[in-house]
Amino acid sequence: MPQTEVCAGPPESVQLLKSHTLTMLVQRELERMILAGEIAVGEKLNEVAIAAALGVSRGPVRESFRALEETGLVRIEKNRGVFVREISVAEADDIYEIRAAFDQMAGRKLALSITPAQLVGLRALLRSMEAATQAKDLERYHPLNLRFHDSLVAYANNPKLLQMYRRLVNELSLYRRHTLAQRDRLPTSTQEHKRILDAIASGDPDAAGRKLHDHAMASRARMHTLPAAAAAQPTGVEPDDAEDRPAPLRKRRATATPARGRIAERVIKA
Amino acid sequence: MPQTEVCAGPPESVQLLKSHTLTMLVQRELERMILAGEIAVGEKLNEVAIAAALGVSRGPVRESFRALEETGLVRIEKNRGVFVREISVAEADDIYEIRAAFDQMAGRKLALSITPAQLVGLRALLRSMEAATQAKDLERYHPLNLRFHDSLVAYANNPKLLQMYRRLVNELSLYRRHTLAQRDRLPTSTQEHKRILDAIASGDPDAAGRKLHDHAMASRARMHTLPAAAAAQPTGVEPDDAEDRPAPLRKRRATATPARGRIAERVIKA
DNA sequence: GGGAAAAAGATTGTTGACAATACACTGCTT
DNA sequence: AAGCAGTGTATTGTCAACAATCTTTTTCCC
Repeated sequence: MPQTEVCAGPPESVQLLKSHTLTMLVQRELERMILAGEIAVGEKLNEVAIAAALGVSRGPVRESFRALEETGLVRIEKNRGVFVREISVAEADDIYEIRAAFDQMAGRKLALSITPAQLVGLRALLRSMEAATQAKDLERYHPLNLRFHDSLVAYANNPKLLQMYRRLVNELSLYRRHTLAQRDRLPTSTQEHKRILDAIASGDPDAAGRKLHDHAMASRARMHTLPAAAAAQPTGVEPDDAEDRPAPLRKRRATATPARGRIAERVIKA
Repeated sequence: MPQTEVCAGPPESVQLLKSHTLTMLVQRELERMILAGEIAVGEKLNEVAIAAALGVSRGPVRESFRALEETGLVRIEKNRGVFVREISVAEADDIYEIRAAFDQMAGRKLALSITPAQLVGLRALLRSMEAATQAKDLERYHPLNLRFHDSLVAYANNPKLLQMYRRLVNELSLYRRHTLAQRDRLPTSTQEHKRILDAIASGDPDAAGRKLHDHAMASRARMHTLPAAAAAQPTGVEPDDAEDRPAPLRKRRATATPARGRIAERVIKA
């Protein structure tokens, strides 16, 4: 006999399962964990450990792995496992270059189509960023910066562009250096943002596109002029071999199976 | 006891399995079938039928579905199945616009970096296209056109760009109208190609980028100026409802399970 | 004591079975 | 005859077990 308990069971969890399949839930959760840094770059993702932690079987986990590989967040090696993808300097360069083209395109379109309401929202965002800049608060600045650029692309009225842009940003966030790169260049970056908005508001596609393109390429350049100390050890791995074996493959059995049902609960809720 | 046959079994098939997992093989084969039109746009992909046809179990098939969805070739509906994705006019427009940005970027880079050998290859390709144009042979022209543009992007020295570009082209090939669109515009298109190569050869990034961008946008415009007859019935579906139910869901049991092991063989070989 | 071979253990690849959902069909009611 | 409820079938979602591969440890030999 099914569901004869007094406490009525989990009603909204069932609702969640009705609309989203387990694979999607797992995929979303893994993406969140990777982007939040809860799983380190280069780290191996153990199927059974993840399945146990999320309270599902290996099937959905494997399926989500396949999806995550196509989005560029993990890398799969046959018979060896899947690893959080590491972005090389060259790849980061390539991505920045594509981002510049996307930004330029978005800027051109926005200059011709932006609404007053959108402009108001962007200017408010810009003021928050200026405040964070004066406070030298990089932790506050960074998410605002992401939102600013994401909004620009979102307003460009090209869903496919937005999807591809977000994937690029996700991949770029695997390149840990690029956040640090902005450390002492916040004033410059913020000023560029202001001029970008002005160009868009003036309705000049060429100017808006050029300013956004140059801003992206300037960010790329800033990434390169990092202090050598920070560039030498991006994630704290040993500076010996690398390049072939992605991570030292240290075993951490204890951390791999933490608190069975609890995390599964969180996955469902999320 | 395993493999005790006289005929020595399949030696190179085993070799294939050593380097590629079943999921990758299935994914590659499904992608080929979709792009080749062997599976119609909007058609439903039956898990057990495909698994049987390819001689594998449902697991690898499901995993490949997840990968194919991220590449944009199929669409997954929970508890209903996966369908070959249909590209709307609006989406095709969006994709063409992004392609224009990619082409522009590739053109700019190429103008500064192209080698004589690359230029020779492209000019040879162009001559083949001119021949096909004079013969009014669209079937011959189309793959050459694809190769021409793919080569341009490939030579731009940005692997990530090439990957994203190829995905866009794949998605666009799901939009059946765009091939027909070129029917009587081959001379125009070919002339544009010639001028593109000239601009690249002259080493002028702005001109090369602009010409490639405009060429892509012109292709987009050509797609819109189709004779209404062709535009009305893109894939031959009934012109009634659509939009919600993707396909009439006619059952075709016989065609779904053709020649068990034969196709599986082809998958392994491929 | 160091290194190579072999065994043990752990992890991934694959499969088949079970459960849940959606679709198609039959028969009933109006 | 049209619409609807109920039933049956087909298909997808999920899981657990088996097989193959890789990694680690142990053991043996020099």
